[in-house]
Amino acid sequence: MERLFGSVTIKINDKIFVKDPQSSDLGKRIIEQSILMINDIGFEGFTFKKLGLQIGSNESSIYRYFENKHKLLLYLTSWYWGWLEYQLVFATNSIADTSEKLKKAIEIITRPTVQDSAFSHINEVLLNNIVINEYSKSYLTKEIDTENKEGYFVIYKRMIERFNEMINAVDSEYKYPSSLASTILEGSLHQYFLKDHFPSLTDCHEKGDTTKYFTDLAFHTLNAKQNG
Amino acid sequence: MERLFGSVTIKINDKIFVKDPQSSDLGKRIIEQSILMINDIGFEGFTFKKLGLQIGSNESSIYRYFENKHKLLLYLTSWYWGWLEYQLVFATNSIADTSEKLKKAIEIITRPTVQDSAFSHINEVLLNNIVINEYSKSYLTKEIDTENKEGYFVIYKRMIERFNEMINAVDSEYKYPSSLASTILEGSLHQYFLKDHFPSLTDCHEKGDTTKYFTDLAFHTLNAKQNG
DNA sequence: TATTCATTGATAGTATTACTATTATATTTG
DNA sequence: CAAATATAATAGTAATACTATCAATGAATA
Repeated sequence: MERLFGSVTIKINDKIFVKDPQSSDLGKRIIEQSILMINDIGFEGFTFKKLGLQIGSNESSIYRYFENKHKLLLYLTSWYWGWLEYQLVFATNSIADTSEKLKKAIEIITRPTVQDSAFSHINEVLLNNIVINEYSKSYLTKEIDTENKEGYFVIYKRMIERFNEMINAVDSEYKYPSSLASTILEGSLHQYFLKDHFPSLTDCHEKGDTTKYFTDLAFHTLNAKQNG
Repeated sequence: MERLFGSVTIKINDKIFVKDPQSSDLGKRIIEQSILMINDIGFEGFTFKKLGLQIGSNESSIYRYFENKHKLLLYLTSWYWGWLEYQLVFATNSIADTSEKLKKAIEIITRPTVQDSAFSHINEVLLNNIVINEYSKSYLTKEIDTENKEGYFVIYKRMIERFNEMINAVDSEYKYPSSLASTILEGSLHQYFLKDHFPSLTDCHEKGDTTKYFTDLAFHTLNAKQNG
């Protein structure tokens, strides 16, 4: 149980921020509005100066919360993974049957995001969009190894580790559970991206298709092993 | 045959460059050295000024070949996909059996890159590294849709389309051939990235593992369909 | 042979970005 | 009320991502 609900309040590594944005009104406005703005103009076009203008605050005040926009992106995406991890744990916790559990997990991970009213200043739908379009930029950097050591990606890694365990529970003989877990998580984001920008490269056009595709992929692979 | 060998000389969309870098000595040095430099310091740290310094040329001269570093990245990655497409077509062309053909295709796409002496000024191994670490930055932009219309991603899309057809030939009933094709291509790059930076998230640590993993995934999924 | 033409190099200049530093002002708390 | 804290305002800096102009060179051509 100790790891269960590990991120309910969605606790984010202290090192990512200078001052906790949850601790003040300005901090919450920074989070709320940065989501809208990054979603709108993209991470490259986004600057603290523009954000300050939008929230009627000053650039220098935003720097008191985050060292730079890269750290802010790490904060937002960590929050997203923590939130998704909570959905995953909550929805699968009571399921005893390992196959049913995995099926549910794949559904949670690959379904389109729906708004969660529990966190009023965060728009999860737009945040999911940001994760689709910007997440890989947060780790495809030359600083990845030091930042990883600092623990900036723990929630993401823990999420995949949980998923990995569920795959393992279904078929302990399967040789690639971690790869399958990371492929489904990353692949799901990618299929949503393709749907919007390179539609000829995906078959997941209708709601539910991405879930069906990955469920099919996982269970044929795992069942085949069990039968073989 | 018309599309076969479509990219042997590795022809890249004219709109990506101002002046064809293949047409001059300086152009080739720009390509050669930019590969070394981006691999070394990363795309974010890379500038035309630094490149000019390294090749003993001037920043302004490089701008006569490429509008900006984003276009240069598009050029390099397009070249890579064209080169890989050539490998794919060449290696699978003579195979009649559809399953054997697909197996070979997965191998070509997921295996580690080896140096090709046919293109002396291009280091394919480093270029593959650049594709792993930087490719997604070339399309995760706000300009994606206009750039896609301009045809900046045709080689990449054609590559996946060929792969898609091979999957289809093995199992025409399978509902997600394009998704499977794009998942394997993108997923393979991702597994190589994980191996180096988040090793706990992958099982592909030894040479050949990535190929085995995706071959297993594809054939269990497709065979299951055929038997079901 | 002289010219002109294309390529490259050198220099300067601009707007923007990504900050840092300092000081002022407002608000909260002891 | 004093002190501490948070935020705002302003200024300044180095680097980036260019654009523009002009000079030097060398090759092709009249």
